[in-house]
Amino acid sequence: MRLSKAFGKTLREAPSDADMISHQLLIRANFVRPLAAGIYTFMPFGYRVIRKIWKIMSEEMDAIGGQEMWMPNLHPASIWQATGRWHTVDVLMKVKASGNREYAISPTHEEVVTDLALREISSYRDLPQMVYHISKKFRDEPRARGGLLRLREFIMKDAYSLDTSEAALDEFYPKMVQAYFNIFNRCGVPVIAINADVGAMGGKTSQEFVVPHPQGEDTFIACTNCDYAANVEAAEFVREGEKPAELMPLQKVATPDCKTIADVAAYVGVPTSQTIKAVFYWWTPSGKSEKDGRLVFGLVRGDLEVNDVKFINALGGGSLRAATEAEIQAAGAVPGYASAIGLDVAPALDKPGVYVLADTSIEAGGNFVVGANETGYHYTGANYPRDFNVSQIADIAQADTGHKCPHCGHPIEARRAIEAGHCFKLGTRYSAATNATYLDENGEPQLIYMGSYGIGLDRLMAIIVELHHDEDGIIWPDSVAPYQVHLLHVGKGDRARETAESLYTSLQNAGFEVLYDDREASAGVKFKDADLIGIPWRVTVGERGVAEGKVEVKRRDQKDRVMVPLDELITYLHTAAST
RNA sequence: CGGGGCGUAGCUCAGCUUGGUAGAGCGCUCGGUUUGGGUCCGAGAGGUCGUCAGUUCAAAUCUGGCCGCCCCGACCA
Repeated sequence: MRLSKAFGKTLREAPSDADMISHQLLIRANFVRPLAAGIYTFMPFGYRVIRKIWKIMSEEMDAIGGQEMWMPNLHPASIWQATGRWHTVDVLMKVKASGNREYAISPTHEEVVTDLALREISSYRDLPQMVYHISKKFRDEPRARGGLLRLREFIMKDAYSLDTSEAALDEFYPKMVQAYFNIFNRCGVPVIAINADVGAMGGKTSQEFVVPHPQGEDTFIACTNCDYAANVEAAEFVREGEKPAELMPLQKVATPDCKTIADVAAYVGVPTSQTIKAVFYWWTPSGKSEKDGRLVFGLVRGDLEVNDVKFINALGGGSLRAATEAEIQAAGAVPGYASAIGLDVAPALDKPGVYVLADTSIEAGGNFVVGANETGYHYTGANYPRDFNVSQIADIAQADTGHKCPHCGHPIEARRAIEAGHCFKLGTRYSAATNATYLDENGEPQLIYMGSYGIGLDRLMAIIVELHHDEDGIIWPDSVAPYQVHLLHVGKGDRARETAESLYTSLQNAGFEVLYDDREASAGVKFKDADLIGIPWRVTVGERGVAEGKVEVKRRDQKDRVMVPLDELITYLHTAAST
């Protein structure tokens, strides 16, 4: 490609609203252009990178038996209604067409694969299968952000496995995980695989592939000693603290103007870990409307926080919002001074009373300070189960820096990260909803076991730039660089230009992808652009070198420059590129 | 959806407090100059100041609504 003919140009300054380095550099270097929030055009350079990533993904998927295909983006509402996700996936884009037809614009493709499985898979002889495609996805994100990090329209590689049984799925799954590591490694992106919450995808278990990054939107927990790592929504930790040998009597004390845990602990003179915090949610079961929900009273030790996702999972799904003051009072509790003492505790979710969901931490410690359900008063010496009852005890507290690892007991820490990919063991979540079955060896219908595995290509491209750049610009790893060689000529005379012209042809004939800066611009401009665009090899043709029959070769990621005889250039690049 | 910031030339921004003929740098066009790290000089083109309404003799500037964009939070295969 001749730079003089390229569509678009590099920018000296990035748009002021580009916050992340990858966003700034990809715009400045002419790889992408914004159309609207979360919607970008891939310029020719950017599209070449996407194609490189695409090829790597195809190779790794094919290597484990994947078959590449291409599924539609416009989905009839019926397939989303069949799995129940028409109303539950709130980022689902919907369009109305003439007549009364409604469509979803695909945010993901479980529904289409399930529909295909229903039609194409009839016997155990048809299984296992793994299909994948790379295509656009559309999500009505409430907030696009971080340039290419969270988009409303994006490119995803999504793969789907179909198996006869859970055991078969368990056997296949590690191959996919390994393929994911291969993809990320080949793209120059070291990832950490962590256990995660399955979220709206449903299913059993999932693993997230994350890249630690201060501007990431994910928080995950990593042990400082062993290899334990998990998304904060799934991370476990040790609840430190022992039940006291001697239980104090329950005693009501005045605690004027103590509405927060910190106030109460300071006033009474105990650590926050010797208090119990009360939180109130209005919980709506999945598939129900809000009026069919109920109040859920959460209890967690005062030094900990409730994690909403863990809370929902403990209740078996659904959604949460903060309860109103009126709803709290209707349950007989007093906001700011609430506890489970004296409440009519419901024994189960379908029974009347106040449903109290407590974290396991209420058993780690004792002689707690808790609310007295009376303004201005708390109890001291509260102990479970002597003084109050709960409906359910579960892991609902958020792990954080300083807590102890559930595996080895060493300290864990919370870190921010960008999610680069996700693997889900869906199990029969979708096949059961649509009755996608096959006939086994005995002629009995059995549900198909599914898995789904996604990586965002545009997000990956942004991550690559986040990890591979310096103050001058992008430093593309060879595997995904838009071109391999950035050829340019400097100097006044014709010889450098003529030599560069002939090199442009011979390098391409030798199989190299060449970006040729043939502009009549000053050396400084050309070097700055070369650094900004970030192609691995730079070949500079200058008058002085040409006089000696040599050109200068420099790697974008290294300082040193080498003068290489013209007739050895192709051999030199071939040799260097293969080592 | 809550909090904060912003919207003036293709890009970065000044002008707004105190209303009175719309500016600079970069980029672009033309001429010259320079030629190994965003040369320098000169001449140009380019803007209904996001939008709608209000106040006023007069609005980029003051007031209100709407739209758009960015960040934090909520949310998030």
